[in-house]
Amino acid sequence: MRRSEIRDHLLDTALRLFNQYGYHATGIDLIIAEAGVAKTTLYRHFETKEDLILAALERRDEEDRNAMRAFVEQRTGDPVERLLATFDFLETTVRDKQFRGCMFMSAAAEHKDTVDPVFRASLMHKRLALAYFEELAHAARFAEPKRIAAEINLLHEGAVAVAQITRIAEPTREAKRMARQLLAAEERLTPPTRGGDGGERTAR
Amino acid sequence: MRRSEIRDHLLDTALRLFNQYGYHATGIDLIIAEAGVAKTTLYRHFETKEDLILAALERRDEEDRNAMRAFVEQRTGDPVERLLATFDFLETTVRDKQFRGCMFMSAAAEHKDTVDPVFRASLMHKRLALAYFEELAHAARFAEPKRIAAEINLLHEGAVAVAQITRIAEPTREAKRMARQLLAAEERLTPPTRGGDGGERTAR
DNA sequence: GCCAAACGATACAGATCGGTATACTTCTTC
DNA sequence: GAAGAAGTATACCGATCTGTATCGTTTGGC
Repeated sequence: MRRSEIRDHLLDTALRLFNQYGYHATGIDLIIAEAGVAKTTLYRHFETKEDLILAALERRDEEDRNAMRAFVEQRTGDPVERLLATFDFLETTVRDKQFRGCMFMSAAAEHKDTVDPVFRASLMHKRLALAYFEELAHAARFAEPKRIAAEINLLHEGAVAVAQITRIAEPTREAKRMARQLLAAEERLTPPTRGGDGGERTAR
Repeated sequence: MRRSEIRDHLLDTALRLFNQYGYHATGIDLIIAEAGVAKTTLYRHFETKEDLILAALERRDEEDRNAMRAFVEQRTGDPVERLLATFDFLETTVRDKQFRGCMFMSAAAEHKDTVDPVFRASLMHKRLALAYFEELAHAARFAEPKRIAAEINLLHEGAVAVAQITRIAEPTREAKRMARQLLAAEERLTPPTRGGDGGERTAR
């Protein structure tokens, strides 16, 4: 293993274990044992366990958001359908055998103080996710893109939370149906042109 | 303090600390220090820390569900309005200064294994909450009470999750608006009679 | 008022926690 | 190929974890 890969490997291992057991329950000794790395090495790359957690969350944040963007944008060009496609992306993540809930919500649950750096990192991730929804809602020319984004966001969080407890993927489909129903009743700034200005027809 | 009160006092203290710091981060030593009780005493009432957690969650489960029932049932007699009133109850809990997220979701986040007794206790609480929504949806004569209950439940979880991160109460109001919008489009088994068969008119 | 149960206080066990120190080896790079 | 950075392995530190043992004191029920 090349030297530059060790850091990535440590982050991968840590993320996997944090997801499986949680942050407090995952000890440094377990991480280095699973990564097959000496403790000295870990502490050469990360000053403290908290630093490791923060680096892991940063990595995961970028991965998640990039993956959602890529999934959604190759799925359809219509902004409304893109808003709905975010739930399909959610479904793929929930169907993963390793799914045990949103790692950022878990991080916030284990670090409840709002000034805790881990809490703030989770908050930042959620803000960025919300910003993406707002971007899509704006592109869809909804009259109140901020409110639409907040509603989509709330449905996402609800679907993931229910899936975390029930360990089934149905809540993500349910949330999508609810989103479609709600969006259908929403005002748009300009009525969508019939017959294609870049995307297919708006959601029914 | 009378003997029978010690157990209750320990549960209160433990719940408060679990809510403030989380389950793993709250040590036995802190609990007994805050409760002003000897370690021997705690272990006379609870065999292990896990037993204490389970007892605390059981207590909280009953408290929460009873409080919601009481709040909702004194608020209105109309079943649809009762479904919507559950969000008002949610708002009161979220507005509490001590609110740091749902204790059951946090418990499930820290005990992710589905066979873990703590996870199962959280799952059981969520099932009972869902059953109450179903009871209300049935009373409201919705054509698909199970689906309605699941939708209300998903909105609840979403509102609490967003409130946990943002630490504002607005998501509960937002979820209520979404619920009202969704319920208005739902079929009922028998159209509500105009002019009172026990409840006021159905939601607009 | 006696007795047993429950309490408080403290010390301790054994494990594990995050993190450091040391000594040796293996790369990478000039 | 020398030098220095980064790796491994291991021992260790002090703190903290859950849980137990000991022992003297308080208390409630008969």
